[in-house]
Amino acid sequence: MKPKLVIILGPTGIGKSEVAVDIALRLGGEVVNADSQLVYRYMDIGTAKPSTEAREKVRHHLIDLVDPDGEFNAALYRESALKAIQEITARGKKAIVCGGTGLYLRALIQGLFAGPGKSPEVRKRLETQAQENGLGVLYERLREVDPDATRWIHPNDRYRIIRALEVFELTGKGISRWQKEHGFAESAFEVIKIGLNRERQELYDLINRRCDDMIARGFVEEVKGLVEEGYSLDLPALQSVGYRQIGLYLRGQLSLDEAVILIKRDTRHLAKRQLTWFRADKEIGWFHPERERNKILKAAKEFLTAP
RNA sequence: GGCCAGGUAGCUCAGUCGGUAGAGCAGAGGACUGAAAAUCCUCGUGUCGGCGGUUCGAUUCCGUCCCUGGCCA
Repeated sequence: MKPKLVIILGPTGIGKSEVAVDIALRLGGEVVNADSQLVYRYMDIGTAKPSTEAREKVRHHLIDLVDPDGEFNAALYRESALKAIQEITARGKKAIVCGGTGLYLRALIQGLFAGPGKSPEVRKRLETQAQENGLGVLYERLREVDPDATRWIHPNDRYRIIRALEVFELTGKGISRWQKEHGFAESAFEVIKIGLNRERQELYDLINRRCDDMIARGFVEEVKGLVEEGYSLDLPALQSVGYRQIGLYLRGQLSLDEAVILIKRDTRHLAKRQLTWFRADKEIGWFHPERERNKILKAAKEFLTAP
């Protein structure tokens, strides 16, 4: 019998963490993070990391795994999450997975194709070629070696073009074939997907307010501290929403007011993208995080107690 | 009160030598298999401030009124 997972997902700022802690407290669970930014240490305010109080009440996993310049990705996420879930289950507890990173959730539940990981050398070489000859040349090469991939990778999607060529160079097999053969078929869990959402304007108001709150709680100082510790503002982790704009402010390229406006806007955009991702998943049942709290708890409980 | 500059998409503005208009931003929708809070794609009809006049035809020209900003009293 497959182990059971309660999944709490939704856009940033919707109130996932609170719901997850609530469920964990009532049903004897521990929270497993599924948010790509929470794995970085020292990035607390800008990522809205669960408070220490929350983490004292309920055990949280997959938070503060690596330094801001550390390597992390969907495959590492899957690996760490599988381990955490195993430990939780061994302890007789329920795993409550909570986060807004659709790819990580999918990697955990359905796996990733077993192809090669990132190769810094190959990627660097492709990157240089893209700069020297233009992305179009790489796209044409991809069309030759893996025409199927060019049906879903857009000519401007630099990152995916390079990744696809990287996979081909390392294995001689196109990424589209790897993906097709895999097909997200590794579902190792029985899951209930609880989606959290509320009226769009309401969500955006919450996001705007939370951004102001982050500044008030010392977001700028947090980023300044990271820079003083020697972390480059160009690191992928520090190019995420919030950190990127505060970085521009610290470099004098934006006023603080401008930075805050951009953080709000980009956070709204992020929430929208997350919703686009989740909307495509027909297994998700949607709830209002506050008004339907009881329904959420009931659904989780029934799922966990059913045979 | 006088003079000047404006009033066009939610916002900032462009434009129409008279044939009912288009950019950026906001916003909406979508893609996503080892950087995913990343990367990328698609979507622009609105009494062109109101009312008159000239005209086959006015958002465009003329008159007048209203509103905003600046300067002068």
